[in-house]
Amino acid sequence: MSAEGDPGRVRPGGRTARVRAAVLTAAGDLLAEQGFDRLDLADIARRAGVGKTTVYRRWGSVPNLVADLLAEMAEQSVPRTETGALEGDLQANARLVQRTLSDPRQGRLFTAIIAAATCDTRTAEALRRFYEVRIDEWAPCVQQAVDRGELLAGTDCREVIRAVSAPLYYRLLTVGQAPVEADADRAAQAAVAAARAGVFTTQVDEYGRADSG
Amino acid sequence: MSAEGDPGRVRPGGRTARVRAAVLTAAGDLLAEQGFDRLDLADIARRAGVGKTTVYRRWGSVPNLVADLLAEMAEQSVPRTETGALEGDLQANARLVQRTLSDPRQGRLFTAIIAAATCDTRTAEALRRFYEVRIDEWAPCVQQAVDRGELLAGTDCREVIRAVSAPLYYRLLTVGQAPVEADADRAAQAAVAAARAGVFTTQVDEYGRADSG
DNA sequence: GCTCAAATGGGCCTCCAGTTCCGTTAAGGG
DNA sequence: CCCTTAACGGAACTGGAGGCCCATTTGAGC
Repeated sequence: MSAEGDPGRVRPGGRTARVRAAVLTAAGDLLAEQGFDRLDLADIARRAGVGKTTVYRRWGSVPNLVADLLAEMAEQSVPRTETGALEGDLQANARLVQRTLSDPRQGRLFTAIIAAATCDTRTAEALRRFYEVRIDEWAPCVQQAVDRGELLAGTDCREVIRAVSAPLYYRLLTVGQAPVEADADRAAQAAVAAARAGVFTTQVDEYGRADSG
Repeated sequence: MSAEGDPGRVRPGGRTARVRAAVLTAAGDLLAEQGFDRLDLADIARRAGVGKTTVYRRWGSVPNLVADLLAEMAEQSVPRTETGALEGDLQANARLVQRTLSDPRQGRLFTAIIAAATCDTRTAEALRRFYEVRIDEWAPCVQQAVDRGELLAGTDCREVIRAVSAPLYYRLLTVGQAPVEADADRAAQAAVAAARAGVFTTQVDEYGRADSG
């Protein structure tokens, strides 16, 4: 394992940080433009104005580089709007995801990243963490709906958020078409309907363990 | 374009058919075992007991080969069970998808195929057709529910079926975890709840054009 | 069962992604 | 401001994926 994501770097300041930023930006651009399989680390180096050797030494492979890119992306938080009603919050979430996936650059980028994650365990782990962060950011709006009494106690808030994204990603990855706004609204409505019906409700026993019910 | 999927073959019988079958089988196995990116056409040829040149000549690239594999898979229909109730039918569908995705070979194979489809237009098109066939097979059970009066007229039957699969694929592709039976049941219930709430209902105007409502 | 071209397969070649080597640059501590 | 060495970058090297040539096999029509 000669290539590290970035953990034990001894000298992370100045030039090193500039190189990392330039390479990650170039990697994102090329990933979006050309897709996962046509990606060449030498191309990235050229685009970033950096020596080919540097890219190979620090990241070593495309999946490693993508994993690092994901770690970077996970740190950039998107502020979430709050409308005060479950429908509105989930619709806002759905439309945010939809706009991201249908944006030419971002949509292709996510597609390529997911493809990369299917090929490499470390990248898959980085992707899992990325979505965990995003879901944690939005789960509170479902929790608020529970607190307001809009949903049953014991509702799995994170699962509701996942239910909003699922149809949008499904459409992108299997049909190959980016979702449109109507898809987003339908996804949000479907999640609300299912949550209201108690589909995402788990019962908790006296030991605090959850069981689906 | 030297490589054709299989259209204009002049001599498709005997050896040619055997070679095609052997190569597609080997491709499926290696795709499931090693993933999309580590796939080498020479490996496939060796495994299939076929000349490397033949594979390169007839398919030319990994995406082309995957596209052909998908066309083959689309033709193999899985019989669908009918329980007479919407919940039961959708649960059967969800569990079928779930069992497929959590089967070691099939799950990895689908993952790899989807990755391949993100990298190549023709493969994406083949994948789209594959799911179209599968969805067409299951949509009638939703239509029957509409006919029985369980769901509103104007319900988009195919969209209901997609809603069942979406969470299962979403989980596999973004979290990297195969769905379990409880996920399948939840997906089916969520789709039913959303369908009952009229989320997948479209209104048709006097010109026959559909509008989401 | 004979003929002819489609289809296959072994061996050779080419080219470039990935690696190695080593001299150069510039963080970071004192 | 200077020294040490982590980090970078140019250039040359190499293994193997992908492509080509041509002899051989075999499907299909008669």
